[in-house]
Amino acid sequence: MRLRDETKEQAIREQAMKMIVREGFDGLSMQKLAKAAGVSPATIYIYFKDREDLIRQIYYEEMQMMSQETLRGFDPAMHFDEGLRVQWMNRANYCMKYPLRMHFMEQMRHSPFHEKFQTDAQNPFSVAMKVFVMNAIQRNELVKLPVEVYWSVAYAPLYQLIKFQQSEQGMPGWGKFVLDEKVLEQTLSLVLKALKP
Amino acid sequence: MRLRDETKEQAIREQAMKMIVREGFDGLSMQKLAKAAGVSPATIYIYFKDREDLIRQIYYEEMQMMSQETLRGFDPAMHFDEGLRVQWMNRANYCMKYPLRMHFMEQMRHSPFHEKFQTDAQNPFSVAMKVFVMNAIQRNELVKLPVEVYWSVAYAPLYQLIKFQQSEQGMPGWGKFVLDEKVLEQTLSLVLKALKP
DNA sequence: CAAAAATAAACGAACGTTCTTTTATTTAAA
DNA sequence: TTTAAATAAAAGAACGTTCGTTTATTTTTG
Repeated sequence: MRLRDETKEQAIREQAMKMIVREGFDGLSMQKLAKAAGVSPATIYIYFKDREDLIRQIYYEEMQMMSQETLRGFDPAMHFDEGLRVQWMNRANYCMKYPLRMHFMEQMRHSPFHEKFQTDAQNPFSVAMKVFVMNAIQRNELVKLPVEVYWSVAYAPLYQLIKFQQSEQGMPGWGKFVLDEKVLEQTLSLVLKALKP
Repeated sequence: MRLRDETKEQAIREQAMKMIVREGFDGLSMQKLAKAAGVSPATIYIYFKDREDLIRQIYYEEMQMMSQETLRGFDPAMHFDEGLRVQWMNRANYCMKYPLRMHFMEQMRHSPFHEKFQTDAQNPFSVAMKVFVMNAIQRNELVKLPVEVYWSVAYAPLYQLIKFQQSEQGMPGWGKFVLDEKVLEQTLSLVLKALKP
């Protein structure tokens, strides 16, 4: 029996992300993907049931990787300031390290696939976040508010900064924008100011 | 000479947005669109040069409408608190009134089309925003910071709230989320707290 | 009746997927 | 140790369908 060449699967995943980021879901065709990955179209169907399964599998794996990196060095029992900072820096680092993956996820999150591929609420990431927020509120390190409000104030600004950085230009007419340590710290401190009692 | 039936063009635009919102750019085919709009495929090409032009035109028109609604009752000379509140409420109202349009724009903004269809920095909206921010900083009603940081803290949380609302469910595992006046005010006050000196 | 709007039908190209064949590797009888 | 059966990976070519777009024609109306 012939063994699977795992580099082929990885090439398929990588090229698929590239195509989606560059041309959108429109631009992802199985035949073009096969060519880009240096593989026969039929080979893709050994690893993935169909086109949607391909997208779904990549999404789930990337989701898991990102969650894992986001939780690195994080403990739900942490003081709110510290916990939020750890998560910000983890996310920012991940984005700098893997811009393609981040870009892919960003596009995923705002497509109809996102609702189609709902993740369950029992995954480690959701659980950790839930505990973290409840702890912080109980200890009076965080103002009491609905999770959605918390999430919107705590992380949406970060993702917007990352989007500015990705697009290689910030607001139209204000010149180039670079997301460096200083800007990150500045924004985080504003967010903390908003959320702390 | 026969006159154009403007309802046809409107039907095409409307159905195109619906298809894109429901199935993504993948799901927008000219033949399906023609059928949905009750029109012949060839008719679409009377109003739009090609598929990309169709998307571009819809995008530009929606962009313009949204900008216009966002600036309703707004004056760049306003006090920062008031100006920001007006914009928040305008955006929120627009989203409640036209969820389809908002959803379409949200999807647009995070697709490769967004970078392809760059808008110029001289449009009334960008200009008004620029003046507003510079005024507020000069009057010491707003902390001094890069525009991108301002934008991220001031509006990203609002758009995230709207996204939660659109998805008909907030964070996984926390029950349903509704974006009402109270939540909006609460979040806005947090944002103001962050941005005011 | 002139002219533009609107259509039905059709074009070649590209789509997702599958069918058939070949290739590589393991297994085990000789 | 040799060799051939067995099996899954991988490939290439092709399937029928749908794609975006155009052409030829009809319909509508100033």
